[in-house]
Amino acid sequence: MQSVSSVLSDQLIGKEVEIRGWVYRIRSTAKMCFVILRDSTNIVQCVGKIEDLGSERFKALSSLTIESSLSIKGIIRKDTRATTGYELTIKDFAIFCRNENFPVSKDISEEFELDNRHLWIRSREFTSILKIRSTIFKGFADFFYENGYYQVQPPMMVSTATEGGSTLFKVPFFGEEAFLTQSSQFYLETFIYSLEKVFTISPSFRAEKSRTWRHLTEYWHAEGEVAWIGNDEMMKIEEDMIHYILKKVIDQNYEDLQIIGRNVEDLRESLKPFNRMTYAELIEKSESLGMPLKYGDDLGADEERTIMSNFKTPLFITHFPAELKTFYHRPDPSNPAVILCHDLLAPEGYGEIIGGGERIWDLQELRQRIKDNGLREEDYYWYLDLRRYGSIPHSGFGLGLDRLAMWIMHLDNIKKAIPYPRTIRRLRP
RNA sequence: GCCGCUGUAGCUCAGCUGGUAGAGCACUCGCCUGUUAAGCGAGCGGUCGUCGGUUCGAACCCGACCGGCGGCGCCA
Repeated sequence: MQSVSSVLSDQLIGKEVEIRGWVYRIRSTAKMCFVILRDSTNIVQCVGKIEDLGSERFKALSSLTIESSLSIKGIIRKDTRATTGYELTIKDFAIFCRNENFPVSKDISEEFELDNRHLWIRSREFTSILKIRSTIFKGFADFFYENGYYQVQPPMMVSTATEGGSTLFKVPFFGEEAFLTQSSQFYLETFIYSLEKVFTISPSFRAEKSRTWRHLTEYWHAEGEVAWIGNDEMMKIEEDMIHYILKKVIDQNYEDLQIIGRNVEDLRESLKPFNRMTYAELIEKSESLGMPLKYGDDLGADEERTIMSNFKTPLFITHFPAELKTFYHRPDPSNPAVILCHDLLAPEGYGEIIGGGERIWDLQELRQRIKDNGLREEDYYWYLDLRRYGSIPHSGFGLGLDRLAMWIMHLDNIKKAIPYPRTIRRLRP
């Protein structure tokens, strides 16, 4: 048994091959039928002739329907009339499942596509999306493995919020109330005292009633935490990591990028060094970037989109005012009104994909910030312990892998970047 | 949480300021000597999201509810 892509080869011309898969398209005339067979690797046109198969077998083959499953034995040939350049003349075949009616057809709405994701996944476009996603996830892990990091597994069920309680999912927990994690950052910080350089890829959950093109209720959060480094070094690592992932995708999924219509040259622009700008510089330039802002304004979706339409490569924005960021970020010792943090905004209007920076590592400073934010120290006892015992400078980041995937594939909605999106209005399939 | 849009056949949609529903695709059956999500002919297929109201009469008007999509805030 061979894969479809492996039989599309000059070496096999005139040879008998056997492939199996699903009917991608089927067309028939009185004496011949064309079955375009799909497997995970590619599609190939197979031609069945009544003179080779006999009328009974020919009828069984030519009456197959879309997404029926079968195996085919035949001779491979070069043929420019076939979509992928080669054609298989069918000598024999075996049907596994003949479908009555496959629900997904050429005219489907986005709603129908979402209701039938379990079937839509088979489409050529979504197969490519899944392949690219796979490369992105592997690329993220490989980059960190190759640079001496350890992968760790934080808990998904937690007892406290990371940044505020309103957006947590509640889960019954043996008479107690547990929550689904919305970020693994605090747990990641615990691991650096053992392993120093760690990363994780795990889901995060946000019960925000968001309805936007770039929010999910359950999303894949790639997080890293690194001992002994500051904000600038953290950004350099992230830039190298994004470059690494982009190179892998362009190298390994070039065909898939073509299938989904991604302009690869535009994507290559982001292999160049990323731009960096402080928040204050951004405010100063905001007028000329088409989005007048005043100091203290947060960046919303419109602002990010407008700003990033000016850039072809990602942009780091650093040194946000302290009041715009959560309590654990470290204020700049030379100017405590701003913090040593960064957001990474993706180009082509995509906006924020990473948030990161230095963490406060002084115990008293952290306690003060917890108090200032109206939070309770006892909820963070173990997080404070990290500052009590052998505290060190460190930095980290969180990357939305689905957002990264959406940008890399130039999709217009994050729901197209994940196989089974979870949103306020969608829990199935 | 706020704002907007939407629900008619398996799918995509049409249906005129109210008169008991139609097309294309899919599927089934024919026909066709090379098709490119082919072509031709026939057939199958709908409590018009649900409930209530107005009316002689409702897919259409009114109300409530349910489902979905888009946008904002929040963030990754």
